[in-house]
Amino acid sequence: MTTEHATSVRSARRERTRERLLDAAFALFSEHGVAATPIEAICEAAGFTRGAFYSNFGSREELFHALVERKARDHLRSLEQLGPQLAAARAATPEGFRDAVRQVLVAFELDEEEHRLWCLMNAEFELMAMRDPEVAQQYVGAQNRLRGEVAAVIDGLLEQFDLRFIVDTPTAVDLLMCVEDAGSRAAVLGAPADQQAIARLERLVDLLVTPR
Amino acid sequence: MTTEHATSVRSARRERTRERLLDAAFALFSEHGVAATPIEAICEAAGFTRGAFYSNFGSREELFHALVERKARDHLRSLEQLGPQLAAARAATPEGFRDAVRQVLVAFELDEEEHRLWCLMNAEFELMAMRDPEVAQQYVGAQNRLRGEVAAVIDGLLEQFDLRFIVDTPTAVDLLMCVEDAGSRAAVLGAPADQQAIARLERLVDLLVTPR
DNA sequence: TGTATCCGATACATTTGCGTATCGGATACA
DNA sequence: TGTATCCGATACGCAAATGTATCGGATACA
Repeated sequence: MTTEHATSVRSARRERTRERLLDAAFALFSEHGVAATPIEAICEAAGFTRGAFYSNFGSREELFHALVERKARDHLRSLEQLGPQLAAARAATPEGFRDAVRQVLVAFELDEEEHRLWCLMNAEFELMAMRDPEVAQQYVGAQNRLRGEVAAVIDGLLEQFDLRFIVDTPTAVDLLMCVEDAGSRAAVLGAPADQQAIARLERLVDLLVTPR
Repeated sequence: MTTEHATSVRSARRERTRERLLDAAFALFSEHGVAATPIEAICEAAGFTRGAFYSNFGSREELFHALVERKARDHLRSLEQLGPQLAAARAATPEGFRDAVRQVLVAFELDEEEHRLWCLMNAEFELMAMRDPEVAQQYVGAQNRLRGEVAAVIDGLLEQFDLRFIVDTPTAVDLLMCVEDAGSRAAVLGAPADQQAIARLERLVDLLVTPR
């Protein structure tokens, strides 16, 4: 009965400080970068001192990995929950389909600011991955799992809307995801192209999809 | 007669050490990140001491901006030169067109390693831009100039190959560029998807283009 | 309630990087 | 060739982060 989730059985106290540190780190890493965030800043933001940090994590990198894994879990989970919801929510029109697809791609964070932070984290994660093969493995792994899940959900959507892709599904999903990514980044850049990016994505959806 | 290019008249000596510092910084910034690269490391790699650095630049950021501007100039220049070349080089077939487009998008760096470094720099530049509105302005400015030039060259190609886009040119170019970007990043990630990325891009070209 | 254990706080030593002030050799110019 | 200027090297002080060793209060459990 005392068994918690997968994390080995630790006191609730410890678990809470871990979470707080992760939350603080998320905000700071996003805003200022992983390497550029002093460990002490994380602790301060979380209401602790460095003692707490070193008692919970061995290094900044270790914390970062924990953070990334937590995010990945959350992302996948909400994506799984999203599938069923979309069926009911949207009208069976082409516009409805485009909306649904966009929601799948943006995935879970509908909160503006949270999404911004996540984009930043992700961009830095990718950058770290591009520099370090070990990180790369982790990154593309997560990316592929995500891609798979998105493909599954979109497949479901296609069926519900009685549509099909005019190219193979993996290619279509890859195209959609990378265009959506570019759009998100543009939005974070404060681009006036924000609207354009959405239009672009919808253009692409139209191009890729045809009635069965 | 003593007037050099646009850069105010400085001794050749000074100009050379500036260049060397920029070159060294490019390699180190790419590999390890801007903030994570100690100024002394740059100087050492260039064969100088910190004295030389502070005599030429006021800060790491200043050097970074100089570096980015130099790269942007080079990029635009080789793109302008590329236009005419492509006409002659490629056969007037659909495959020829796809090749030409890919070459325009990859632009100038055909050297593998150099391209990798440039991708890394660019990714970090974008990340900095996402965090700082001031940098963002510079980034999207450069990006737009590039976009414009690419659009011009591709327009030329379309005419030569007697083709047209089935969507408006800006949208098409945006799509192509962001897909190409994603492909480059995937390649840097050491993804086995490298080949897939190229195929994806060609798929997209085929989708976007139709005979006049 | 007493006691052992856990866990975060505190204090300290060390490292690393920064920016400046100054020096001395090289270069330009008469 | 002599002299003024330029420019990179050297040396110094300072500030910021790091990791560890130790302490003390809280919590769990009998």
